Order: sequence, then structure tokens, then C-alpha cells
Amino acid sequence: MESENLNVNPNGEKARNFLEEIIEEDIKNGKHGGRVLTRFPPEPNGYLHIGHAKSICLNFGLAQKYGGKTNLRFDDTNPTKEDVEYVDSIKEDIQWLGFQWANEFYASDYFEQLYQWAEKLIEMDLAYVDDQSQEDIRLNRGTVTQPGKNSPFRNRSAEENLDLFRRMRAGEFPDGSRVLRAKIDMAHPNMLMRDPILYRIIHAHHHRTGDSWCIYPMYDYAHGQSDSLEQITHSICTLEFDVHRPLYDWFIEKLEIFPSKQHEFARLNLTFTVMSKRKLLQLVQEGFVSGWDDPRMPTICGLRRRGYTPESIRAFADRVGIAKRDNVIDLSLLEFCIREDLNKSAQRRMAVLNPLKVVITNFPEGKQEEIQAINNPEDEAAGKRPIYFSRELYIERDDFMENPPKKFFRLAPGTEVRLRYAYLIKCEEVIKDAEGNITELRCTYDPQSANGGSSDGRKVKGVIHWLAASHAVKAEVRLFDRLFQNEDPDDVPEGTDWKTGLNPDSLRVVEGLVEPALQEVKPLDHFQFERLGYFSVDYDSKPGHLVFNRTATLKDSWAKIADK
RNA sequence: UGACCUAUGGUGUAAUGGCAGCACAGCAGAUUUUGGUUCUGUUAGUCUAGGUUCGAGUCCUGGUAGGUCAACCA
Repeated sequence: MESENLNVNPNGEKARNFLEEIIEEDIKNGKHGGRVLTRFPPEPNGYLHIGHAKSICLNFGLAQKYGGKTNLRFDDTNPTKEDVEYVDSIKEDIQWLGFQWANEFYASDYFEQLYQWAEKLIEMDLAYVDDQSQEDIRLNRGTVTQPGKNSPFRNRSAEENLDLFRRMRAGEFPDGSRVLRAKIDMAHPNMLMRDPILYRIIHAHHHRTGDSWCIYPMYDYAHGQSDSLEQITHSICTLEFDVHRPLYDWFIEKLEIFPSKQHEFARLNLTFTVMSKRKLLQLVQEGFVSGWDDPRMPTICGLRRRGYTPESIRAFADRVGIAKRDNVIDLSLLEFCIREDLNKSAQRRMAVLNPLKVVITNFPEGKQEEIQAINNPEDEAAGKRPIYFSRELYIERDDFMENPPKKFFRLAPGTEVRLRYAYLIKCEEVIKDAEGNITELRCTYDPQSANGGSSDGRKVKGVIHWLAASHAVKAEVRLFDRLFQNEDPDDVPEGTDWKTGLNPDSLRVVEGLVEPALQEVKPLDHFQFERLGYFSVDYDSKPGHLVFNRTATLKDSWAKIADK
């Protein structure tokens, strides 16, 4: 769990982000007795994504660092959008990431208290029932440059307001007919302070409170007070809530309740990635992906299925940093984090995605040789496993070129390469079918070249992966690429649907060959298929039908050389 | 045409009035039975104009640029 912070101050201390500075200052001043309590407050209206992961790591990480705790609170104030399906997935994802909340709360737990406070505000002449239509409320709010106009219902007596508000709760009025608003200032330069709506009438079934309510509090009226009820010390949210802060403070001040403080940080943006829940939902509903956990999705469950580890996501959250300026993180940083983790932990296996048959003409027919292959060169404790060498083999089709360019140091007619952990082989003959397609290579091997040696001390630059024909089983291999082809997926030509930016090649399924022992694996086990990248076992995989997802490619320097 | 937030290499993020550093990406080299890893080196930055100060990325003022706000969403 200990995350490395790479930024170091000149005095050698770890660099702090601005939130850590605020908290340390608060602790120093004895605020709340040095207590730190944060919260992660998702609305259960969708699955969590990598942006939420940043927020989770921040909220839980801060509490851990300063000896505090973190609550999980579902912001379930809008019954028309929310569902228990999302509640369950959110809890699962947070735990998978490696965090445990101190308490599981729901904004709906506080509906009665919130209601009582609303009556109090009415009695204080700080709230009123407005009968204006939704349209009129919008019109009379003014614009960012023009002040709004007072509602004709703004000066109702407290008695009348109380009566009306109680009847709203009792269900006497239809949806949209009336709202409860705070009485602040219709000319306030901050639009949020122009008599914000506190309650609206929604005759809908709520996933937790059922049908006991037909009026529901708005976010602004629920969030700060929920923080306050839980005695949250540091309420951390994203930048767009910045303009809500005066209102957050207004309720706490007028109600004279626990003074939670809101702090804002910049949300995560990733190149080639859409992060909006609304858009991700659209991709799912319109069938562009197989579901919220499609391995191409930036959701936590999608990344998990893709083979990302919790450690890699936490490391990523740590490296992107926390600040208040808008940012777009390069996707290559996320890829770096998963490679860094998997390089250390993933066992190596042989696999061939696009097989080309090779016959070793000077190797006896029927003979089989056992070779000990290293499981993970980065981790000696991972040990070795047997693989088998025989006369008939498969190599990767891309590892042979009939007319190789300069600097291609794999197999070509007359050249020699090493088969990883096995022998040096030399290509003697290329067999083709009637159409001229290469169907087979005839090679000879150097019997003296085991264990990295050779008969005369010669070395070769190329080392390729391979599989004995007798020791290879078929597997479905899913290769993924980014879902969107533009660096900024929202940057599409005027008037075009945002989905025009989808990458048509984001999924490729191939039938490959893998080591037979791979039949024993279970979902989410991960491996590095030598030279092909990191792969993990899909949920769909079963003994008769192996399915692997490519988590990440290896860094490919050949691609750059070939480009030049 | 309002209020608020923000501005440091290509991308992020430090420097809390005192040598502009780190990571990713890029480039070059060494090692390597993975064109991987590891190691070394390297390119590249304080939006702008003033002011305060012995000294400004940092403080002040103006400008410029980007973002947020006009749901009975959160």
C-alpha cells in the first residue's frame, strides 16, 4: 500500500500536494482535535472509472496518511437515475482497489433530518415554496451577466410556506408543480446563490427509501449537511463544484451545524479516453462495447478485466499528482504503470499468435527434449518450468521475412536466430503453396548451442519465441487498442456525433497457440507472453476454451526502427 | 458582458522570497538468451507588461489565454 512519491523537496522531504498542506496546517492548529475524516461520495448511477480511482486514492490515501478514516457515502438524492446494481459494483470496485471504508452511509439516511432543517429554514424566513413553472424559474434566474428577478411567491408567510411544504411532503401536489427554494439573493453574481432549489417533487420509487418520500433534496441541500452530520473534516471534490462552496458554507452557517470544509482539485483527464459517465453509458447501451466491464472501457471493472492490477492503478493515481489546474494525462503513463508492475510480477510463458511452421531437418523425428525455462527473469523465486523442443515447431510469422530490411535481426533465408531457451537455428529453405504463400520453413539447428552457447562461440542478435508443435494448445486471444482514435475524443468536427471518433480496430480476436500448462489457469491470472506483451485470463476462459486478454504491449523499439 | 478558478519543458507535477528539480514521453549509448528489463547520458520549461525587493516561478497591479457557473442532475 505504501506509495512512492517521486517528487522530493530540496530539503529531502517528500513533496506535499496542496491538500496535504491544508490538512497539516489544520492539524497543527488543533482543528477538530487533529482528527481527519474524509468521504468518497459517488452517486449510484453508473460504474466507477479511472477518474473515480484518482478520487478514491486521494480520499482514502489522505485519511491513511494522517491517521484518519474515510466514509463511503452514496449520494442517492435522485431516485430516477439510481439503482442498487451500481451500489454493489461501486463497493466491489473500491475494495478491489484495496481500500476499506469506515462507514457505509447514504444521503437517503438523512432525509428526515434534512426535512426538519428545511422546516427550520422556513421558520427563519430563509426558504419559501415557489409555484412558478420550471420555465419561469429558469427565466427569472437571469443570466451570468444579468441579475434575476424575485419570484412572485417569494414573500409568502412562514405559516403558508410551512403548510405548503408539509403538503408537498404529504403528496398533495404533482411532480413539478412546486419547489422549496432558499431565500438568498436573486441578483447574486454567483448563479448558485440565486434562490437555489432545495426540494423538488418526484413521485418515484427510491432504491432504499421505497415510496416513503415524494419530495427529494437537491445535491446542494444534501451534500454539505451530510458531510456535517458525519463530521467530515475535509470534503474533497472536483473543481466544477468550486462555485457551490459559498452555498455549502451558507447552509452550514444558517443551520449552525458542524463546519465541514470543502476543497476542490482538478479531475483526471486521459488522452484517447472519454470519462463522462453519460457517454460511457451510451457506449454500453448502444452496443459499442460488450458492457461496463469491456476491457476497452476506462471503468475500474473494465481495467480489471483487461488485466490491470490494483497496485498499478494506485501507482498511477500517485504519479498523476493533485493540483487545481486542468490537466490531460498522457495514456502512456497509465501503460507505464501497468508494465512496471507486471514486469516484476508476471510469469513468462511462450505463445505464438500467428504461427508459421518450422521443421528442424537435422533433429530426429519423434525425439523430444525437455528444457528448463525461466519463469521470470526479474524474480528468481519464480523458478523454472519445463518446455519441450522437437522437430516440428511454430514461430511467429512476423519473426520471418523473406526480404528483410536493414537492422532486422530475426529470421530470414540463410540467417540464424536463437529460439529462446533453446537452440540456434538457421533458415535453409522456404516452402510456399501454389499462391506463393509461405507455409513452412526448413531449418537446421546447432546441437552445440544450448544454454546460450554455440559450436564456435558465435553470437546472434535475434532471439525469438516458439512452441513445439506437439506441445501447443489453441487459445482465443483478444488484442485491444484504444477505444478512440483522437487524442481528444471530444474533439470531433462540428455537427458530428461524438462517437465518430471511435477506433474501428479497438478489438482484434485471433486464435493463437500457448503452452499446454496454461490450461490450468484461472481468470485474472496474468502472464507475459514472451515478446508479445502482458496478457491476463478472461472471465470467459475455461479448460476447453482458453481466452486471454492483452493487458498491455511491451515497449516496441522495433516499430520505431522500422518506421525510419 | 458578470463572478469564481487556473497558468512551470511535448504531458504531468515540485520548488512555501534564495542554484528551476522529478516522473512519463523523446533522443543517444551500455548491458541483455525478450528489439523487454536494468543502467548511463541527453533534448526541452516559469503566458505577458509593469511594480515591490539585495533577490520574484513564488508577493502586488494590469493584460492575455484556458476552465467553471444560467438542470426541479450530481
